[in-house]
Amino acid sequence: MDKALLEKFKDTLHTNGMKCTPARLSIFKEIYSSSEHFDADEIYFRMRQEKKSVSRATVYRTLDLLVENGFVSKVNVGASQVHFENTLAQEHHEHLVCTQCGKVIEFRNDMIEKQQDKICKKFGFFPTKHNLIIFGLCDKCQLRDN
Amino acid sequence: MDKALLEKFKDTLHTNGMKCTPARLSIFKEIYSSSEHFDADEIYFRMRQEKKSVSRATVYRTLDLLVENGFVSKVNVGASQVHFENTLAQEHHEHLVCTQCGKVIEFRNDMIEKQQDKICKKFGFFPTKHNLIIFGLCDKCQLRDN
DNA sequence: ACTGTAATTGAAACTCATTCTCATTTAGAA
DNA sequence: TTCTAAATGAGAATGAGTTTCAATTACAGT
Repeated sequence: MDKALLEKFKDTLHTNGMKCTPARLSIFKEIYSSSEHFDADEIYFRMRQEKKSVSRATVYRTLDLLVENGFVSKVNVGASQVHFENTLAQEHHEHLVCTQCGKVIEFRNDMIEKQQDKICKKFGFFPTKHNLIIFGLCDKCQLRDN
Repeated sequence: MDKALLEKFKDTLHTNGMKCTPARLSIFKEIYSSSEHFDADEIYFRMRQEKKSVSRATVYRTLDLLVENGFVSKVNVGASQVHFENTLAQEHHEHLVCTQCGKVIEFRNDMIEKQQDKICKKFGFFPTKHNLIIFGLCDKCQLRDN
């Protein structure tokens, strides 16, 4: 994982008067070790397997911290748990979610972004983030006999 | 509330071999008595107040039934509970949600819809529904000194 | 109208994700 | 090194939603 990124995280901790603990560092590394979506429990279990156990509470607390500081963002994929993705390793994008097999496809569309800005202006609304998710069937699941 | 709509609901129950019970009818009426968003517990409490109590379980079960049959749809408003809105009384639309005061503004934009179709075609994806939500500050909350 | 029966209901127990509590540990400033 | 506020882990608590099961009820067939 990117060394500069880790430094940026340490910086954020420092400038916010938060302690740079082993638990926080290893959760951060775990999250940035891949660019897939994940939920809190996945991180919790991945870390136990790697013998770098932290408590669930700490995973949840650290995720909150990371979201607040823009390192990670919440993604709605229609699941019962909150899903996350790291933000700095990748560009902003939206999601197609297959309701049959769970496959997630990412996409980006500038026209849609522009229209959103237009709409916000019209309503005098100041946007901070957005979330577009399209549910349906992926190519493979369309072929399967239900 | 629209009488034809109620008939349509009764029809749906009938053709699916489900019973037309007082609980189901009053939940249906309650939901269609306004076009606001709501969650399961709101319906539950509104009905107790009106002395038309049904159990929470029945509210949840009936909501599922209504979603499956297209009378109601789930809306993601970033809340911890699932939110709903009735579908037949209003057109499809998206949401602006103020993270400060909770105000919800509805909007509709054909350009965005068209772009979504394009994207789905590109990925061979068959869309069944979508959800666009923009979080931010409404006009009034922008003026307030935090 | 009456009966039989499968669907529906309510109450309470349960699940599951997440949050909270609190006693113990620890990072890092002095 | 010492001190202290911040962070941690373990487990209890919460809250939304689901399940279970015995009792009730809609309604198809008579």
